Amino acid sequence: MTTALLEHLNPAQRQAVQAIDGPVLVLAGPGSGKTRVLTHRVAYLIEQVGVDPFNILAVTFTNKAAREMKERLEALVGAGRAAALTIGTFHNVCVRILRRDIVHLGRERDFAIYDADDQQRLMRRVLKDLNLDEKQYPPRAIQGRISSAKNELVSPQEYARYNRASYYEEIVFRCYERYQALLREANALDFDDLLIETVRLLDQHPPILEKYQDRYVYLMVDEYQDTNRAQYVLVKQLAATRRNLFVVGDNDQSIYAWRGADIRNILQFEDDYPEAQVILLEQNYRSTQAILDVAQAVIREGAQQKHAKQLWTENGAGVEVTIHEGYDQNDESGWVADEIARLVAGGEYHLGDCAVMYRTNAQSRVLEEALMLRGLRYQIIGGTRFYERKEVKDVLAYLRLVHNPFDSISLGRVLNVPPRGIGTRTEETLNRWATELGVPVYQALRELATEEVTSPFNGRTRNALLAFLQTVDELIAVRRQHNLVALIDTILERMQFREALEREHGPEEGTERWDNLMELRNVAADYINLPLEAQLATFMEEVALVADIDVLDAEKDAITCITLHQAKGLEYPVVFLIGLEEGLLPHNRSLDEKDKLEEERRLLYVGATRAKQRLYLLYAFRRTSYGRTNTSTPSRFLAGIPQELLKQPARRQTTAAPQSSMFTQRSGYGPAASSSRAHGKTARSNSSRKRTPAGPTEVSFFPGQQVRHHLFGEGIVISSKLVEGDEEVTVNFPDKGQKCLLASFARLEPVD
DNA sequence: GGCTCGATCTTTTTT
DNA sequence: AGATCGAGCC
Repeated sequence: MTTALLEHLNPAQRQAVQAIDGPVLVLAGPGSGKTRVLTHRVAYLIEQVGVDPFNILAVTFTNKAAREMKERLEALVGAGRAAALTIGTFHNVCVRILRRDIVHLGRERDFAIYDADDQQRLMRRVLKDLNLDEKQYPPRAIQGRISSAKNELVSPQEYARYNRASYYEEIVFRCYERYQALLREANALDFDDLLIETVRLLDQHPPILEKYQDRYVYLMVDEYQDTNRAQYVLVKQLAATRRNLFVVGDNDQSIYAWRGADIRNILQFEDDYPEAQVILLEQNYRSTQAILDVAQAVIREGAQQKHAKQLWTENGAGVEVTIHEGYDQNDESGWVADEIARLVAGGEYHLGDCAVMYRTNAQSRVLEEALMLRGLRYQIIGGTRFYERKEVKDVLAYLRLVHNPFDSISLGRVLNVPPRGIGTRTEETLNRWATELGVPVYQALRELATEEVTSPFNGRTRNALLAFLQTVDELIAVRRQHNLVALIDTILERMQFREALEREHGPEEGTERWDNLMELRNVAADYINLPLEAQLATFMEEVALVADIDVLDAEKDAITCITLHQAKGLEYPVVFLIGLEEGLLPHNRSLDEKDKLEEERRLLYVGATRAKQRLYLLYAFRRTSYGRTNTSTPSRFLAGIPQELLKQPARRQTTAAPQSSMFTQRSGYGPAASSSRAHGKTARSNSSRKRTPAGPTEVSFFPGQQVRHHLFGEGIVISSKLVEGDEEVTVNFPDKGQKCLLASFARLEPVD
C-alpha cells in the first residue's frame, strides 16, 4: 500500500509527499499534480507515519475543492478514516471553531451568517441611522472599505487611529462601529467576521488556541497565494507550536488580490519559516507543449518574479493554439459555438469537454444566445446564483427569522413580502422606533403588542404589524414541532407565495420562480433526518457558504461557461478564452495600476492553462457595452505571444459577416499602433483544416418551407446550403426575425 | 401605500 | 440595452 502511494509520483512530488516534519512550501505550476500531492501526503501521513486522521487539518478555498479532496481520500484510506479528517474551506473551519467556542467572546453560538446582500442591507440601515446620504456615501464603497479593514484585521478603533486623514475616513469609521454593533445586536457574523473572530478568539484565549494546536498537528493549506491577512494569521497561530505547516500554491496564479489576498504571504514564506523546505513542481501533466508555450509567453512577459517556474511536459506538441478575431461579440460567440459544433460533429469531443471562459459575467449573455440558437447544451456558472435569487432569499430570510427573530435584517427583508400593506414608510418608522428604544426590531414589535407603550403608528398600521408578528410567532411554534420541509411548506402556504409570485411576475416567470422554491424545498429535504433542533441551523449554515463553483457539474455533457476567476483549478480538453481585448482583459478598472495589470495577465495565464488539448484565443473587432458600440483593440497580453505559436484559421463564411476590409485593416495586437506585427503572415494561409464530413450530402430544407423551432416558433425558410458537413438554414421568424441555424443542432421540424 | 414612468447606472472578479 | 431606482401621481 505504501509503495503504491509513492509509485505514481515523480521525484519532486514524492519529495513533497514525504516531507513530513516542519514547514514545507510547494510551488506548483498549473497541472503539476498538486491535488495529487496533497491527497497522497495525507494518505502517507496516515498509512506510513501512523498519524491519527483526527490530527490533520486541510484547508481549501472552495467547498468543491474540499469535497474532491475528501472523495479522493476516501478512495485512498477508506471512508472511515477519511471521515475523521478535518477538510474544509477557511470559512467552514472557522464556523466550526466558532460554533464550539464563540461563547468565550461573549457571543451566542447560534449566530447567523450574513452574505453580501445582507451586508448591503445592513450598511443601508447604518447610513440611515447615522443620517448619511446614500448618494454621497455609497453603501457598497463604505462596505468595501470596512471589509478591507477587516481582512487586514483592523478594528474600528485601529481604523480611527490610523486613518485620521480625511473626513471621509471619519465617516467610514463611524459606519464601521455602527455596522459591527448592529451585527452583534442581530447575533450575526458576516463573511469577514468568520475569519477575524476566530483569530481574535485564538488570540485572546490561549487555552483554546492550545486546544486547537494540540489537535491539528499537521496543517495543510491549498492555494496559499490566495490567503489574506486574516487567513495568514490564523494559519500562523495554529502552526506556531508544531510548525508542521504544508502549503501549496503558485504565485503565477494569484488572482484574488482585489479580495484582500496578499501575494507576500507565499513569497515570504521562507522568511516566516526559515527552516522551510521549498519544492517546485514543474512537470505539467495536463496540457500540450503548444498550450504551455503560449501560457509561458504570456506570463514571462510580465515582471520576473521569485521562484519563476519553467513548465515542461511529456505530452507532446499537440495542436497549435488558434487565435481568432470576431467581427463583434455576436460573431465571436457564434464562431465559438460553430467550432464546438464542428469538434463534436467530428466525433473527437463531447460537449462536456468544452469550456468557454470570460472576464466578466456580463459576457455570458451573448454567448448563451449563440449556444441556444444552435441548440448546444451548456451550463453557465455564476451570474445570478441560485441562493441569490430574490424569491429564494426571501424564503431563507423567513427561515432565518424563525431561527433568530432578532435578526433585524431578515425581518426587514420579509416585512412586506409578499406585499401585505407594510410599506417603506412604515418600515422606516419601525426601524427608527426600534433604534430609539435600543432594541432589535422584533423586540419593538413585542412592545407594540403589550399596548403599554406609545408607538408612532396609527391603528391600521399597528394591526398590520401585529398580524406580521403573530405570523412569525406561529412559524416559530411550527418549527418546534415539525421538520424543516414542513416548516417551509407552512411558510409558502401561509404567505400564499405561489399566488404572490404569479401576481407579481405573470404566470410564466411566476412559475419559474416557484420552481426555484421547490428546488430549495428539495435541498431542505436532505436535512430532515437530522435531530429536529439541528435541521434549520445546519441547513442555513451550509446554504450560506455555498459558492457558484460548488454546483458545477463536471459529469454533465454540456459546454461549461465560466469566468476566468472561477475556472481556476479546473481543466478541459477544449478551452475558448473570449473577449481578449483592452478594457476587458485587462479590465478597464485595472489599467492604472501595475499590480492590478499583472493580476489581469495572470488571469489570462490561468485561463490558458486550463486547456488540455485545444486552446482558442478570441477577441472581437467591435463590441457593444453599456449600450454603446466601440471598436476594440486586442489585449496587450496577446502581443507577447510569438506569432509562430499561433494559428489563424481561415474565415468561415457566415451570413452576418461584414465586408472583409474590416478585418484586414487591423494592425497587430496591443493597445497602441504596433504595426510591426501584422496579421499578414498567417492570416488566410491556413485553410488546411481537414474534416471528415459526416453530415448530410444534400439539403433537406427549401426556401418557402414552413418550419418550427423549439424556441423561435414557426418560421419560413429563406435559404439553405451545405456547409462543412452540416446544413445551414436561414429562417425568417415573424417574432424573432431572420436566424441562421445549423440543421444538426437546431432541431428544426417541418410544418405541413 | 402602490403604481407608472423616466432617469440613471451598470460590469470586474467571490468565500 | 437592460435593470434598477426614484419621483410624482393615483
